[in-house]
This record gives sequence, C-alpha cells and structure tokens, in this order.
Amino acid sequence: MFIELDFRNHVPIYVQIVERIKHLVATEVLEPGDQLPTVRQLAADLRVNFNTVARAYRILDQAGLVSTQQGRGTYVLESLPPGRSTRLRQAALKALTQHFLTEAARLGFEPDDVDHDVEKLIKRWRQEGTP
Amino acid sequence: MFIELDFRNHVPIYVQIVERIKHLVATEVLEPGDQLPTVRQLAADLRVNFNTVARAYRILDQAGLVSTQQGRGTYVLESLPPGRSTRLRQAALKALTQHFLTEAARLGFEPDDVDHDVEKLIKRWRQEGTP
DNA sequence: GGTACAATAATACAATTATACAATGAGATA
DNA sequence: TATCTCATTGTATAATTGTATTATTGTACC
Repeated sequence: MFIELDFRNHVPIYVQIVERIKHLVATEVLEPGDQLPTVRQLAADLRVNFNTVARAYRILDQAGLVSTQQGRGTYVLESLPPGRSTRLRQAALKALTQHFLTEAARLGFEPDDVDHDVEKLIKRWRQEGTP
Repeated sequence: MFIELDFRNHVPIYVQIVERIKHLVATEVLEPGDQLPTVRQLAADLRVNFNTVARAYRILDQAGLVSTQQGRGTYVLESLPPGRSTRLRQAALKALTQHFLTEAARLGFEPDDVDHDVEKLIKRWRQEGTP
C-alpha cells in the first residue's frame, strides 16, 4: 500500500494509519468496494504489529468508512465527496499543504527554502501545464 | 548495559545517563537502529526509578539522538541531519515539493490555487515559527 | 524554622505487541 | 449436495513499553 509512517513524531501509529486511509478514500485512490490489505499484510509492510493495524481498521469501521468482516477482510464503504463541494475541496488542499510544510519543517528546512523551491516548480507547472 | 552511576557526585542521575549514552553513541558502541534497554530494565540495573531513565530518554529523543516509541522501545537514530547546503538535502526538498504538487494536480487544483494556499501557510509559518 | 525549587519516586495511563481464539470460504472427498 | 479440513481473515485479552500526573525528598536561600 501507499502508506508511510513516521515513527519519530509521537503521533500514535494507529492514528497515522487512520488518517492516511481517510485521505486515500477522500481522494478516491480507494473507491467503494475496494478491499484494503489484510491487517497482517499491511502490518508487515509497515513493520508493525497487526493488532495496531486492526485497531485502525476498527476505528475506520466505527466511523463508517469501511466494513471489517472477520474471516473475509476489510472493504471501503463510501467515498466522501471531495469533488462535489468546493468547501471540502479547499479543506483538502489546505490539509495537503499543511502536511507538506510540516514534513519540510521536520527535515529542518526554513520557510525561505520551501518558498523558493515551491515558486520555482509552480512556475514550471504554469509553463508546461503539468507539474 | 554498560553504564555506571556515581551517586555521591551531585550531578543529577538523569544527566549522568544522558551523558553516558551520548558517549556510547559518539563512540559507536551504540549504532543506529540499536535498541536501548527499556526504561524499566535500565532502571533496575542502575537501582533507580524508571521515571528517571525515562527522563533521560526523553531528553535524548528531543536532542534527536534516539527515538522513543511508546509500546515499542527506544532506538538509536541515524546521525544528525547534514548542513543545509548539501546537495542531498536540496534534492530531498525538491522531491518533497514535486510530490506535493503532483498530488495537488491529481486532485484537480490549478497552480494559482496551490500558490495561494502555500503562500498563506508559509507566511503564517514565518510569523509563528512553526508550520 | 520556613519557603521555593529541582530531582526522584509512586501511581495510574496509553500505545504497541504477543498469543490464543473465532468466523469465513475454498477445496477435498464421500 | 453435504460436510470436513484447513489456511486466511479479523477479534479478544494480557503483557510490555513509554508517558503523564502527582507526591516525596533534598538542598539552597532567606
């Protein structure tokens, strides 16, 4: 799967998994009916105990985003409509940007460093039509 | 472990532990990825309360030498991030930015949308010192 | 003596893991 | 078809790890 964890930032692993999967569903990378990796498979990928993944799946189940079924697996239920409402779209972009900046800061970069790189690449994006 | 304390010395115990572990890391007796003894194990060895060891571990964590993870343990980290001017660092920031923009584009945003949000959040980052 | 503060300890808590368990379904076999 | 077997799935519980909060101890200063 397409999930990366940060073991250093003191955000519980199960919370990180929940948030990443919520994001993948909201951005329609994961669509209704899709099966998530089994708890053991994802746990192996992430080098984590499968109970930690199971805890994340249970929270997503209770939130109504997925359905977990013993012996069968875990499946995406519904996609939150991000493309519909402009408000949700704005929130998605803000969250994405926030995540990007936080990661840059964690790597020790300063606002000027980031600003410089972003401006350069956005300029190219405008010129070439694709980032 | 290979730590000895001097209880007659008036240097606080947690400071002594911090210093000893810093030394063990500097001399590569402890290498990146190595797990430190659990707070309770080391505390038992040193005949000290485990909160005192936990305090030392927390300081080492904040100093970036180790990573403490609740439920998992405490691990020696890679050597500290290199200076801001290395080619490797610049490449990392560029890759991170590229990834961010690609994701935004995939969600259907335009360069102007992204530029607007990034500038706003970077401005706040400058003002508040943290993104 | 009394007060303030830092260091240490006691206790309760939360995250993660280890282990054993129960439900499901695919394939074998009668 | 029926049902048996067994690998695979999620679940439940207890043990282990670090964290947070509060109490105790010791020391310096007045």
